Amino acid sequence: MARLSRGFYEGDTVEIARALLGKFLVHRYDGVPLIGRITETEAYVGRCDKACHAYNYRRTARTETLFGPPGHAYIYFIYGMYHCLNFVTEPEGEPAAVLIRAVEPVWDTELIRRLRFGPSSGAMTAYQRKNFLNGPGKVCKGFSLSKAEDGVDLTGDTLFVCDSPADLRLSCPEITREQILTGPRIGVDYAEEARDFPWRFRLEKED
DNA sequence: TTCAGGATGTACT
DNA sequence: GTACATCCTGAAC
Repeated sequence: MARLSRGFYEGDTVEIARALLGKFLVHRYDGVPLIGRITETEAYVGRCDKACHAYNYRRTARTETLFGPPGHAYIYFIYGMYHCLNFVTEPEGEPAAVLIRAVEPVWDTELIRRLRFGPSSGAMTAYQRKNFLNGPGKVCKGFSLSKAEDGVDLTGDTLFVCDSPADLRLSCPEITREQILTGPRIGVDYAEEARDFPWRFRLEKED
């Protein structure tokens, strides 16, 4: 599977957040590839964004990964029980990242379901379908991502993004501007003027 | 169907 | 001590 190269992550964070929509997130979990199509992202830019953990270049143990080279995973712990997955962007020294807010399960759906909801048998319930991976904490739960994966290199073999997981004969359909909904980010009301930045991107539901 | 409230630990003041 | 890039539960409609 041809994964996105380091160069992809080096550019403008807002552009990258848009460009990631429709691509496939892959985590090799215990030898099994867990794959999901990215449907919602948010951009965070330390240089100018009060909602970013590393706003104004504030550097702490937690945000260290954000200052490193692009193309690495930044995973942090929040609200005492959840993790959030981000991809570090922009050149080393510029703390910025794209938060992965939602994903559609592609493979191995049953395994992701067990990781997400615990042992469950039978058909998916309506509740499970609706609340599968539609939030950053849920994405990490379903893909088994935690602090252990913080800092992982996205050009490596365990965690990466690709345009088309060829093994599954899937390709990334061309995403048009019209399919992308843009709006303010979630849960950043405290961030003064940055609360209104239109840095949240999601794909229209197809159904 | 929507909504309020609680869970829970770490980072930072 | 407070706030947090969240999610789940249960009550009321």
